[in-house]
Amino acid sequence: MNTLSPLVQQFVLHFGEMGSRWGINRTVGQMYALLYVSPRPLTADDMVAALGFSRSNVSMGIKELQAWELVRLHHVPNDRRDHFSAPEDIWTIFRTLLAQRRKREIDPTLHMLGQALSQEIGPEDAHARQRLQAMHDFVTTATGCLDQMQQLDQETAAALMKMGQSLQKLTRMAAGVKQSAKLAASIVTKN
Amino acid sequence: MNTLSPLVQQFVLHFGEMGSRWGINRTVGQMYALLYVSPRPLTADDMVAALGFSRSNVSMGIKELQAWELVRLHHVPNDRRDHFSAPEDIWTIFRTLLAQRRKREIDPTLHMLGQALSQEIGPEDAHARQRLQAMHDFVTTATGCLDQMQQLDQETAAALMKMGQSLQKLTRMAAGVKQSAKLAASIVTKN
DNA sequence: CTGTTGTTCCAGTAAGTACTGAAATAACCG
DNA sequence: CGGTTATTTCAGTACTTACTGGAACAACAG
Repeated sequence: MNTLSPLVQQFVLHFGEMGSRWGINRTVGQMYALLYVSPRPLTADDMVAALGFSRSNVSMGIKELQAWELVRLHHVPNDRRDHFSAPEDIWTIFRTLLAQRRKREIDPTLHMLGQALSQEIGPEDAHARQRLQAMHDFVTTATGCLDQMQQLDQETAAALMKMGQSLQKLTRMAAGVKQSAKLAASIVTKN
Repeated sequence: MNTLSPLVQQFVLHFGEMGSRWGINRTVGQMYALLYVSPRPLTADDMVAALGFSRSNVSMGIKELQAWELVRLHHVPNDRRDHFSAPEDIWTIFRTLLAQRRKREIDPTLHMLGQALSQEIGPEDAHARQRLQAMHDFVTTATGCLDQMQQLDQETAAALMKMGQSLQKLTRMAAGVKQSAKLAASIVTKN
């Protein structure tokens, strides 16, 4: 930890804390932060040297990051060690995180809801059922939206999000498009 | 726990598990799930009876839910006890969750990034700085988008998300709108 | 096959969180 | 006031999760 510049150290520590608010544990968060700012791929030993964790802890952490598909593996000629890096662009990272969290949190929930809703129930559950249905609908819609977003490339996503900053306009616009289209069509026809 | 119907029980248990994957602890998750499906506001004792936690645990949980602004407080005439409920519509709940998580996770991160970027740094940090800048930009953009979403009412949001399911079209559309507008204008002018 | 280097697994321990029950506090009523 | 009911606090304990060091394993070179 002592060989890191203050800038990097600050960043790494912060992400350790943040990580632990997500499911990610502190050391894994720090490891990823380090990979993220590093100009070149790092070995497990590099991380041990930089962060001061035990070798096995780093090893576990790497394994976890691999399970999340958040790291790339590189092989350097004449070096038997594995070198790891974080993807260059954040959009990729973000997308991966979304996909993983979806798989681990949303999908099981949707499954449970669907399964619960398909059961025979008594009249005392009428209200509960309605609430589950509402949640099921909401999650389905929201997830569908996320899925689409997943598939966008970086530029499109960036553009969309910037547009998102004036969503009100966008919705009005979208709502108006059908009419506009009709109008345009009628004008063109008249022409 | 024994007085709950199987449907509700299943739901409540699941959300306990899910809650614990977020920062929320299991019992608080269960309490909220119970409130969510309940047809009427519940007292702390109702929850104790339904879930079998200790009275003080429920009390703590309620306090936490209040801190997250996730529950409404009701007073029933001739009853000194506090009655709690979850908001009717999920969009409100979702929006609250987003706002809270933003406040607790995004804002501190942005602050840290901004602060780090404003420091004098040596040449060894050039790459790290660039990475922090990229993250700062990304988070800023994404957050701006979220903020706008926060302000939408339920219907608009639902409509948007349904549209989101064909986002590709939407982006093409949006990209084309300026041109369409020009085209339309020119046509109208010609008319 | 043997020594060397790198990686993974695992048992034990440390640290952190969640939960309980009892005691203190607050709110209200007659 | 004193009695009754509702709520909160807190110290102690039970659980869960994170972390370490050492031992086992794998890959390779000589």
